[in-house]
Amino acid sequence: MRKNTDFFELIYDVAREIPRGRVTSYGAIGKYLGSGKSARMVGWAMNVAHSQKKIVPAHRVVNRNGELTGKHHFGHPKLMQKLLEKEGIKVKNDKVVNFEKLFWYPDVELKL
DNA sequence: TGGGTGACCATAG
DNA sequence: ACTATGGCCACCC
Repeated sequence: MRKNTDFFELIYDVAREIPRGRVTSYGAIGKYLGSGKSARMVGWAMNVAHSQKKIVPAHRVVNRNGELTGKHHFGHPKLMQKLLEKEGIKVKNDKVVNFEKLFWYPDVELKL
């Protein structure tokens, strides 16, 4: 059961469910949460999460094109790519390789 | 109350 | 590849 008090928690919860070596998109999470949440909120929540020092694998969340748009928010631009490669995800030119294969669909895998 | 912002998305040119 | 526009919606002045 999830609280509705903070929609951040919903986003964090979904993000934490992303399996190691898989990625998803802001839009997918937003769509999964549905009910009026948009992709911008997800990215914004990630920013807040980082500020709050919440344990959220934000490096597994990229935009719909598989680009590491949020890499500048990890303290160092190369950190995000490094974390991904550490999990076996290949990154080329700031984009996830085999993005479609590695894509993790919250609404399919989680399926509340 | 209203304007600005944003780790997005879609479409258009 | 690029900018521009509209939509999205919570947050912060």
